[in-house]
Amino acid sequence: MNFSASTTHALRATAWLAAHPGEDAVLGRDLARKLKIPPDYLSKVLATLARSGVLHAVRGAKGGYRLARAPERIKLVEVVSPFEGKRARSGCLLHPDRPCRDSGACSAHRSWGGVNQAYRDFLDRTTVADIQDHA
Amino acid sequence: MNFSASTTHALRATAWLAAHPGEDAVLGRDLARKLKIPPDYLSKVLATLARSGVLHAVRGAKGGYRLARAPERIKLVEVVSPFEGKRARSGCLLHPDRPCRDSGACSAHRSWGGVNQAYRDFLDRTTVADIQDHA
DNA sequence: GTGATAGTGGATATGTATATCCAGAATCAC
DNA sequence: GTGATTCTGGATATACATATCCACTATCAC
Repeated sequence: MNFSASTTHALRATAWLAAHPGEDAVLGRDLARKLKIPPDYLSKVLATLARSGVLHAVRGAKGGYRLARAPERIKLVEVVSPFEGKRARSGCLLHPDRPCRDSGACSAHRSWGGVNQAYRDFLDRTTVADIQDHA
Repeated sequence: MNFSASTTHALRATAWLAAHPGEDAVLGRDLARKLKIPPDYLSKVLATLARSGVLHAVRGAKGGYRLARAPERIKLVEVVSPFEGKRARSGCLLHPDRPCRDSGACSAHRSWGGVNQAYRDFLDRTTVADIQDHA
């Protein structure tokens, strides 16, 4: 029920950017210092977010990172899925690797499915604007 | 939203034992063959479950594993926590390492807390009898 | 164009979960 | 007690996530 380190870094970075909507882009190393994340590791995370269209990366002098859209228009699922892709799968309790054939087998399937649905709904309905952090 | 491999093995093993309430104990290697889990790895998982009181292990000839109690009386949280202990922590979205100070900071805290609560409730209210699997 | 700046990407180290191997201890059947 | 059986536990190997290092490319200021 926790996210991986990469995913948490991604959430914290976007949350910080949402809370600091300045004109110019924010340096990767500044972001790393603010969030106390290893700079070289965070840069990989930020690059991934840029590739998937969550961030806009500007190279060269005066460069840095910016949110690609207004924070209200970026769902958490977009931030999370590039990193949790393989872990947050279908969701059968006893056989996470194969699609769940709902019928029978596991009488707890329905309640477990409910937990999973609550999780997916959260990621789909919450935006970066909802988690902005001024820390 | 998935469990680790070890946790899934533990769930499947107890689910199988619940569905096959024979008189004698079940061999670790038989369990491994039925569930298609590497035998030497499963043995570590079963040993952990025995140490934490979920299983009863019998050594020597005619030995094997048995559920320590009736499956209705074993909550999933008992099966899961020896393996997810360090991952399933407090649950602040942006700072999983420290206890969440609920107040402010993250406006999505409440809905995320709801997801976490649903997860904990599931583990606390579902028993091994609810997930028994004859596969 | 030149030089400084900042993101990109490859190579590499470290840590943890997963998986395997094997010797030892406990137990039962005889 | 002897021998076969089964769990136990240490040592080791593999895979992947995490973290670091550094050369390269793109961009801006001048």
